Amino acid sequence: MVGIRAKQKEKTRRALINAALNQLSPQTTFSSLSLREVAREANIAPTSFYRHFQNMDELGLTLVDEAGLTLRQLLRQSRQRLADGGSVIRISVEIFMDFISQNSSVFRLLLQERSGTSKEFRMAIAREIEHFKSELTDYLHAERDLPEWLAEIQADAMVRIVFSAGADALDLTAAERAAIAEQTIIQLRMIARGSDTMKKEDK
Amino acid sequence: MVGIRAKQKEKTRRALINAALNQLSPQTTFSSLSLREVAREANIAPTSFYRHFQNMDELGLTLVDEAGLTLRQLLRQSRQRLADGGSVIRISVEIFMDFISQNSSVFRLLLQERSGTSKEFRMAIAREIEHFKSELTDYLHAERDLPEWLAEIQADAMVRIVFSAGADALDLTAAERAAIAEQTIIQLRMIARGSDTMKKEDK
DNA sequence: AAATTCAGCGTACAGTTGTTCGCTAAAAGT
DNA sequence: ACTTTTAGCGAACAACTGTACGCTGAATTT
Repeated sequence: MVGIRAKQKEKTRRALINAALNQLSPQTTFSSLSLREVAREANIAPTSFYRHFQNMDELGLTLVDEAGLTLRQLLRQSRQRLADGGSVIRISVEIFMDFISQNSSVFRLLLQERSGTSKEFRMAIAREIEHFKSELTDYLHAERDLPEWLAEIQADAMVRIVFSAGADALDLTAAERAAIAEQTIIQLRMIARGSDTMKKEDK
Repeated sequence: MVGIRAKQKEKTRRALINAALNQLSPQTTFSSLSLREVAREANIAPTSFYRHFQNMDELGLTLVDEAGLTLRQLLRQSRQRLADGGSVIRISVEIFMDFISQNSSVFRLLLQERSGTSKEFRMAIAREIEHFKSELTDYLHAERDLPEWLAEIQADAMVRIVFSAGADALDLTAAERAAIAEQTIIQLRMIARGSDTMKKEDK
């Protein structure tokens, strides 16, 4: 039996998390967010914050974890749609763009704190991106029959392009986002082509 | 004749600029920098700050301009070394990596404020990167004989890769930086190859 | 039924922030 | 020689920050 007490605690914990997420915007970084602001938005006394997190940093790391979780969902979603057939690259890019427009706050957090002040943050985010990259590497190695070193380099390039394009797409309208998506697709194909010729030469 | 007064003013203005730059580090964002901290570091009363800049934002934009200037120097430097012959890609990447290790503070500023809270900052930085990109586009169009649309997309991809790799390289040792440089070179060649096959198909 | 735990609160404090205002002394202009 | 300009200063302000402390009342345990 989950006590009514524990349930309530979890509830205001979520309130804090959501309060933080809601405040994130093009005009507000997570690191520019104060404990008091977050507590206010969550309808809680500033001092009560400490019942749930030691620090703002701890809250932030929780958010990064959430972001990672969402990214994994993204991957699962891709794999499923891929099974139905279609261009791998197009589907992946479209799903990614959908993700950032639906989870813009979380994605913004990742982008901002990737070059932020906390080493712990940066490392946590690097880990999430690394995970992303290694899944892609495996795919290229297994499905596309690339030697591992090439697969890794190609995956790295692709992830860099996609995240960078995502960053630019973040604050744009749906139409502009679609345009960036198209360009990104071409760029990824460019990379795939180049990688392919390299593979042939290597043999 | 430049009055001794104007000269002194310029001097403390530089002191402010340098104070800001010196404070930037992996642990300190520009936007986390307070007017008073900067004034303190520059050995100036907080209130005197306003004799030189209206805002911290105005100081920041000045720094971005400086960064842009340094980037242009970089481009000129590349062109010169290119005239001496050698791999375009290798030379460009190596010069870029040199740049970020010698101007790490400025580059960090660009990276951080690119996804920061001030629209004006973001736009100023986007402009600098755009400039970079368009130079590369022209080169690819003229020298490599690519159709303009392809040149632009390829340039965009390359700039994304290079800046992203630069961001990762920022806090690494010289050896690690060299490793990233090598990988980046391969990735850029990959893109160039892919772009080439696309050009041939297009004809 | 009594004792314990604990999420949430209000008060309080010291520290930092951006900015206003009026002053000074030296340089520049006349 | 005079007046004007102006870079730099110190004091003062209200606003905000993070956090320590002790209390309360309800949920939980005994």
